Amino acid sequence: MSVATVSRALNGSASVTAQTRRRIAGVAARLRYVPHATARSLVTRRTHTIGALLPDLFGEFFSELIRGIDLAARARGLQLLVSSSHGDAAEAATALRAMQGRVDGLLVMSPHVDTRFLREHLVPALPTVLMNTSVEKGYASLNVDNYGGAQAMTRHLLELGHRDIAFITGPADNFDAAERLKGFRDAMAAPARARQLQGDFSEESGYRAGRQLAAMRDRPQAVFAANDMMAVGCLYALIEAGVRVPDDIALAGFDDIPIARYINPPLTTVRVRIADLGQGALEHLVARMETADLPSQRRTLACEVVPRASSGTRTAPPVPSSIHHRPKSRSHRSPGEKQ
Amino acid sequence: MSVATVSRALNGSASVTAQTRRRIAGVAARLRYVPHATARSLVTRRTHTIGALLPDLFGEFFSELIRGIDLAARARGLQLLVSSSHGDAAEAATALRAMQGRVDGLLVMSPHVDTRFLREHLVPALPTVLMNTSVEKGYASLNVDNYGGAQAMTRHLLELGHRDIAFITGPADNFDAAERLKGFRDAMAAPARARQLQGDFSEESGYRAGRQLAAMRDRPQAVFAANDMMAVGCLYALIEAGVRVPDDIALAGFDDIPIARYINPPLTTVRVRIADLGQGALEHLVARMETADLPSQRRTLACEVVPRASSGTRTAPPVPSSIHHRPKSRSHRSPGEKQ
DNA sequence: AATTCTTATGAAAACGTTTACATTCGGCCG
DNA sequence: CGGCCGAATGTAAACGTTTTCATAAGAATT
Repeated sequence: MSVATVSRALNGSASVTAQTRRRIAGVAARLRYVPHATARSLVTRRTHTIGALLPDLFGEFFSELIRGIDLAARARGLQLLVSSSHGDAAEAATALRAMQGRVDGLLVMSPHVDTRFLREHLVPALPTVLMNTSVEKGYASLNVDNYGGAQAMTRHLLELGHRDIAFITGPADNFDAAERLKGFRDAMAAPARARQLQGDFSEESGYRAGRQLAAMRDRPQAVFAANDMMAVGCLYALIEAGVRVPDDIALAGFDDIPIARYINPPLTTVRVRIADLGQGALEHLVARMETADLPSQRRTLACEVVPRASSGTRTAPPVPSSIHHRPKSRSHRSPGEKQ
Repeated sequence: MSVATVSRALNGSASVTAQTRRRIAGVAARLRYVPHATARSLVTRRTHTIGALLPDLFGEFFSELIRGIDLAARARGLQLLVSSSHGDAAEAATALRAMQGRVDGLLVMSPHVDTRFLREHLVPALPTVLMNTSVEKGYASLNVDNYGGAQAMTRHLLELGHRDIAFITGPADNFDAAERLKGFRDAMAAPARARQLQGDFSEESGYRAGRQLAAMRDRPQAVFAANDMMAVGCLYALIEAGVRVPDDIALAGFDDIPIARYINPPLTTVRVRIADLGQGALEHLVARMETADLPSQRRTLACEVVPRASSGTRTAPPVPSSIHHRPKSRSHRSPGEKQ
């Protein structure tokens, strides 16, 4: 048997006698032969691997994101090379270079990425999909609809009758934060009164905002925090000050982190289907990998308002009777747990 | 310039004139030249990549684990190929094969992995470190000290004066669950009374156990759930039934998931430094990669009891004044947040 | 029975590096 | 001034596949 025949037999493709094929398969199994992926890649110019460049790996968000990516990748027989924790643009560039030639496509999410950075460090031949970045054009991207989500939540609060709403902002230079603020502003109609408190996405900044709110003489009727962690901090400040939620003031957040439904009162928030974001981004990427010169497309992932008790909605009763009706969460498990 | 000289210049190693080196570096930069990693791997037989085979990617646990691995890998200039979501042994085997030849070393954590599986699907030449598996010998491994942690927590409850303690078990076939149960049993001394309630790590099973406890006439003084999610479910059942925690019954969990400190009362639990687990496993792996034929070593990662209000400890006051004194958590952030 | 066609297999080039070995060249020593 | 040595560079083999092209052997056609 020549190597050529073996190659053909193992790849199943070409014309090989059933007998030969069986014989080769038998020998291969007996020898525990596994084709050398690297050598194969060298000649086929495909690695069957996609790279994911992430800013970080902290917390539920990235866990869900990777899960979505991995799920979609596995379904297509693709391997996943992850790289994260790059604190600055230089590190991101290094990570990018290291992936060069190892991957068939790239998923990029990073606060350090802008158009110039990409032009400089990305070879144009490598299919790439950006996730949640502010890069304007020329690149394919998939973004969370921060704007739409914030708008929807604001409308939800307005519909509940609140007219005077405060918004706790995220960090000034943050893309998501900016979009959420814009959504809030644009949804606030003429008769309503919008205010802003500065935050930075941290729980502590939410706590500070909550203290400010509690101290106000003309307190707003509702407060909408740009993310859940600030909402949590704010809630504690309000409780501490004896301001009741939602009776004295309604509260809403953004992200639907797991603890959102566990705090008391459960937090009204905007749910982002993060796994879908990863999955969608990967599928988008695969499409670009298969069809060269696909026009770069910008897509957006919808999010949804999840009304809970903190906004005063009269939907489900609070904890505990509701806990068994919420979507089954596998989020917090011990390591080895099986299905 | 011949390719050989270029190779030498770029790898910095051999004897190349400073002038030539500069010239080559200049041209390479101008051409945006990046060496083809695959070709390089083919000849050097090193991929500078390590593979991580995980059972799943749900939740905080795996997020932290990957983070730890990634951190350590980055520090050594290694890439990280992750593979997860394999529901059964066959899928795990496929994933393992796919990594063959792509990685210099392997980190394996999977409920489907046993000694036989490994012997069958793992080439002995590939350095491997197992994480949290029950595999007995012949392989290097790093395990969480479930046994010690459970023992420590049980002692903590005993020290608080509780003599009659119930344990909510995890799934019967789960390795972590079994170890935790054993730790509990062994720590319960003669005069104390130990009971067991069946659980399966799910919140719902904890809830059921809580209802049972609430209905008992000779209720135990404390209950120790094999993981935090069951503790949470149990807590809600107790609250619902009007049983006060910790006044009527003390409660403890295991894992220290993020919500543990947010529920009311904050949950006493056992903290596992998951990122350290990943980091330690990778370092262990690197050691094995560098030194061939290192004797396979089994190591264990300590965990610590985190006393909070649910066990009745008089340490920190409950929420909210404590929230700013706890270790800084970056766990729940919006995606793009920067430092 | 000779020619052509088909089909299965083999031979060899190619992928882009690294590296052992060969070559060249200048300078130093005798 | 010639041979030798060392440093710098070039040549070519090797890594393990895939794939193109050639070849061999039957089968089918005439």
